[in-house]
Amino acid sequence: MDRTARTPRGARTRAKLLTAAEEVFATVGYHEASIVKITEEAGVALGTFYTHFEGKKEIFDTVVLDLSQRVRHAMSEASTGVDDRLEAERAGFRAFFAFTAQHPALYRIIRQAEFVSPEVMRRHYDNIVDGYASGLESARSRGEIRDVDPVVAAWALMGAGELIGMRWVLWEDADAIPEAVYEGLMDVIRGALAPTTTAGTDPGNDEGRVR
Amino acid sequence: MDRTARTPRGARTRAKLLTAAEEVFATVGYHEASIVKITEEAGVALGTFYTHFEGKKEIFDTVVLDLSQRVRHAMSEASTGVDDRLEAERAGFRAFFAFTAQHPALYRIIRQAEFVSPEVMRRHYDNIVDGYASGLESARSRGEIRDVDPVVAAWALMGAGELIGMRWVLWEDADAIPEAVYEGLMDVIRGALAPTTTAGTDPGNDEGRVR
Amino acid sequence: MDRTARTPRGARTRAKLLTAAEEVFATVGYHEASIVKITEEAGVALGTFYTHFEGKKEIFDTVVLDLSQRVRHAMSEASTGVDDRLEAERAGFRAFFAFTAQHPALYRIIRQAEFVSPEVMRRHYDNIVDGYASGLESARSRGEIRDVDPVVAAWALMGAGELIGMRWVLWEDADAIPEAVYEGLMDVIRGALAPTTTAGTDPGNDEGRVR
Amino acid sequence: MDRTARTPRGARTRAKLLTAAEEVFATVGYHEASIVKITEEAGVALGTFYTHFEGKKEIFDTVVLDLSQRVRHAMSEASTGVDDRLEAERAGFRAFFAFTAQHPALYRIIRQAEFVSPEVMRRHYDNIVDGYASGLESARSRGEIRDVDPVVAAWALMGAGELIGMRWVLWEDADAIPEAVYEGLMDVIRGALAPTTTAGTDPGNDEGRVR
DNA sequence: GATGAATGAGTGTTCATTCAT
DNA sequence: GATGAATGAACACTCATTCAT
Repeated sequence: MDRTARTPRGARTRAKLLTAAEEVFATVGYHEASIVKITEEAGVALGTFYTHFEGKKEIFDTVVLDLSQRVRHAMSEASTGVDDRLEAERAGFRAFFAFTAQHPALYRIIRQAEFVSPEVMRRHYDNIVDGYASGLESARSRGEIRDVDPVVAAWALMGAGELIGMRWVLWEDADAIPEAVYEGLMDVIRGALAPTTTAGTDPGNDEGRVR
Repeated sequence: MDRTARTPRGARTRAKLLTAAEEVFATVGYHEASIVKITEEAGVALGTFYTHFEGKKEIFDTVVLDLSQRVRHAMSEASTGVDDRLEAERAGFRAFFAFTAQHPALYRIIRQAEFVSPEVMRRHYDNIVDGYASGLESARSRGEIRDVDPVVAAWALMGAGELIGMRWVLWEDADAIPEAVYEGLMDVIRGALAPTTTAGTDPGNDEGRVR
Repeated sequence: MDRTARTPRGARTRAKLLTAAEEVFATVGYHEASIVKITEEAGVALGTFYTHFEGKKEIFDTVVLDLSQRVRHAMSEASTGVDDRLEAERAGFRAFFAFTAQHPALYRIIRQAEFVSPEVMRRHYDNIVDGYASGLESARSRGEIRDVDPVVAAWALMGAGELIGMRWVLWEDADAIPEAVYEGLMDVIRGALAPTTTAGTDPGNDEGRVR
Repeated sequence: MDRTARTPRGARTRAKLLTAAEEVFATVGYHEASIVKITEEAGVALGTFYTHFEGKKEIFDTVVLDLSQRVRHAMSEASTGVDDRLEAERAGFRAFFAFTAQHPALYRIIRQAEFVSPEVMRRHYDNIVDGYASGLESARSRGEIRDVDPVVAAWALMGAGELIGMRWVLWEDADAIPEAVYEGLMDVIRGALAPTTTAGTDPGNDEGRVR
């Protein structure tokens, strides 16, 4: 069955369901989220759900992918046009934390997704890392950062951002990350990427690059 | 009711259940793990489970806390007696990845725990971070690393390790982390912590330290 | 969740469940009555039960209250318009025994309800006694019966009816109470309430009336 | 297996179990009473239960029959040697209410027993009624009470006592029945049995006697 | 498109009973 | 006699999904 909304009414209902699903998934997680809860939150009848989605997993995937695109967009938007790499880092992470504060769903959901929908989970991480890694790659080629492996660095720094966000945005249920923490993280990132450093050997070439 | 095993036979059964639970949780996650699956895996009757555990959540918490202590122990064991901070980092992370390869359960489980058992989830992260942060703190006071905020740095670097481990150990279902990735991560960490660096302002004091 | 049937089909199913539940409760009692038995008896699927009732206790309460209202109605119906008090007694008890023979459920259930649902148990007895006591009260004020405490008398005579019904309707699994027993009971009641009697002090006032 | 206690220790354990069972049955009813609860209350191990009783039903029957004998004894004790029939009634009922206040178990249990153990339930009622009815019979033959059917009257008046006890001893959780209620009931009973009365026809013979 | 009643497989948990020690 | 670990059938209840209206 084709479930694309064919009428404005249908499109509206579908949108209500997606919003409700994000809310419910964020609040109680995938497994505790029942279709009944989602339809009640959306204000539609139970059966209506299946006019728009194949099942629970499909709406989950849709919500995750949607959120994933939106973070990615928010982050690249924020760093676009920023020439200095470190400034771009700052802007990107700030956008990431802001998004986290506004959409705890993504966070909470993605950490559940391992067993629910590994494919979309990986797509999400790959999406973000790809953008980040290519940014690092070009910064490296321009000599703005030191010679790190861009893919490894991208995963590592994304991981750093993830736990910091979990700890100081989600756990604190905060509207925004505390400035001191943000600066602390920036300090670490700056150190990790800083163009000149006496630490570490200088590989100076691409040998052994990951992927 | 007191569920402490009072006989050797009881202790043996309890241990079988814990091993089985770790396995089942790691394979299918908390929600898909049924008590039936666990008892079948353990080779005991369904009812026996309730002789030893209050319920599903209790065995989950026990498994998580147990694994948590074991990683922590493995990591501190590995870095104990290593004088050089960077060497200690290398050893700690190596132990972490080795543990991850051997006990994917911890990883998979912990990322589910947000909605299942937030308390133990936090205890786990706090446990690990505490040890890590105090190591950084004393290294900093000895001038072995630069003046980063130890708590923020600990969370950030643990996050780095977590995603790297997820990406290259779990997703690849590997026995160990690829050397190149490991070195890539070490390179990032070295940069982040390196004692001399031209990057960053030098706070040189404790103002604004987190927590 | 609102479980009111919203369609004729729903109402029909709900009714089938109530009838089945009365039957099952009467046959095996509350604790041996399983939801499976009830739904099988009703010819619907297990899950359907929960579309209409919150749980086992709710359907129990509903059945009890329903039966309670029906006996009360049958009894007051029977004695309505009967001028003579003793005749009214006869009619009321006759209706009571007839109801008992037709709905053993009420009897059997109510005697279980102490631990299952004390509230509805009390509501049932209070319901019946209230009607009975006010009948006695007005008969007394008209001098048709002697000066007994109407509330105490109502409880006492209801108890008399209850055990007689239990002994000669339920235990004998009879369609109706044997005439001789019925007359024997009426004889006792007549004596207890008879307007002229040499027995007993004549309080002649309301002092010490119960409740 | 013969479960008669063969040693003083065994007899003591058995007694502890019986006391515990009465307590537990009275508090939570038959179905909610688990063997574990009973053995815990008795302070013995679970398995020990089965050295003394065949199963849950057996201990239930034992407790009921034991209590039944004890009420009967208390009641006949109280009225023994009382010459006047009405005085004997007063004494018997007083003893009954006192027993009820002290052993709510009997009441609560007996009303459950319909589905648990119909045989002992009937034995209990038969026991009590037999004694009562034969008392009435001989009083009648001596002309102390009027010519009621002794069996029917015994059941009826026992029912009266039962509900009065339920209402004013159990429901009020009282130590004793309120005097006014007791006198109210006595008043009803006196009327029902009083030797001279203008009410009722005088059967004057045994025709149609029940049983 | 929208509705909500119906379905039934599956879950966590309880508990009377057995039995090796 | 006493102990407590082990057993497994049974239960109340949930929920993704279907389908007649």
